[in-house]
Amino acid sequence: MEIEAATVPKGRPREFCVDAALAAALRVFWSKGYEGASMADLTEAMGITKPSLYAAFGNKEALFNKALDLYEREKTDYMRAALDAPTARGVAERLMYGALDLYSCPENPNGCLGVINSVACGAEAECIREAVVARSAAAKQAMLERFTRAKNEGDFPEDVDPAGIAAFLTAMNQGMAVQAGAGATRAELERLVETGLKLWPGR
Amino acid sequence: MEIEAATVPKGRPREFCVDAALAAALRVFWSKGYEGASMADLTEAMGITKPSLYAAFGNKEALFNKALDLYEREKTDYMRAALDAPTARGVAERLMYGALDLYSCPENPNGCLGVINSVACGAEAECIREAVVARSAAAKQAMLERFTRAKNEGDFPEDVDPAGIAAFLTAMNQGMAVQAGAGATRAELERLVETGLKLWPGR
DNA sequence: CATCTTATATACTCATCGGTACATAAACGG
DNA sequence: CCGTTTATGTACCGATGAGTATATAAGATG
Repeated sequence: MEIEAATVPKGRPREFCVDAALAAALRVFWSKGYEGASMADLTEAMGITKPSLYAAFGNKEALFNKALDLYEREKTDYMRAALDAPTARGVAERLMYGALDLYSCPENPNGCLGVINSVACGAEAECIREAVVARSAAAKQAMLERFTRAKNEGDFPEDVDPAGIAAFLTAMNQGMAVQAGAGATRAELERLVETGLKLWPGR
Repeated sequence: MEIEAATVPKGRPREFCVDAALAAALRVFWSKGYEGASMADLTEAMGITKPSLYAAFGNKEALFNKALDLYEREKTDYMRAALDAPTARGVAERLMYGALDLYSCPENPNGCLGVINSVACGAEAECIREAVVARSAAAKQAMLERFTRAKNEGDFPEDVDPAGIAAFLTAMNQGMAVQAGAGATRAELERLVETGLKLWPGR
């Protein structure tokens, strides 16, 4: 009974780091979208050959889904954390400034992986689109629950619609992503965020 | 000297209506995006063969640009008209409800042709993306000028930033387009619009 | 050293991409 | 009826798409 976990692998060891390769693939998908990213783009950025890619990740679709997991885990975690803010305004601030940081970080490709791949696409990428749309729907749902609670806690004026507010914040996020993808500067996005927060109800 | 214009064309007359074919092409680009729309998709929807398409429209890129012209002329004219509203709030109302109608009309594909094609894409479509981004920048610029005037006319509170407001309305439009593309219903988009207008400064 | 297992690299598959050559058909002026 | 001109349909082009067959290399185990 070996208490040592990670049983030593048999066969020839792989010569690349799976995590680093996946991170490189994420950057490609993030820059070009699922359909715009060719296997040649991916293998070049990942520094491996096609058979290695297929052996390690399955196929293009599976690779994308793993990259999407990584994106959510490392890049959009601010969203989950934002919902823990004590007030609705605090939630909005964290969401908007979190998006601002994500979309204007010079290390990252411009725009949002989710938005890029939730807009229209060819037939073969429909299932990708559906997967991405499902995740963003889940995020919106979590926001809706948080703002419904906020309203019950008297965090909003009486005439505010929590579903409308959730859709509003989602739209702000999507708008920032599109504008960032179109080349907006950080300063421009900051003015957008500040305007959005100035319009925020209450406080 | 013929006063009759439209000199009668020589050669075999074409058997399809150019305008109808272009409208069909627009629907395909609007549904699938430039890259997602294949020549096979286009010719099938247009009801013509590839040589006819190339003879009449040049190539895929030229066809897209003509479709984009048609889109602006027939579908986004509400934007130009919205800027003529007497008050800033009136402009915002016309812009948001115009977008609502466009994105939730059951006759139309879901989403916005501009947004679809301004997000990331493969290398061969870069010039398409640039063309689309340029047009949306022009639309944003026109909004900026209108809201700068509105501020000078005392149409806004003192602390409102016209550039931020223009970016805000652009983001609302883009957010509506993305959510419509992801399958949002008209009722959902209506709540978004109503929330946006409730947050609008003043009046 | 031989064997088993897994990873690598080259070279390939077939389908589809955007775009076109070519022969034919339909209109016109002569 | 003829030549000219333009449109149509079929059949094709080279390039590239995703995905794979095969042979070899690198480790562990015996």
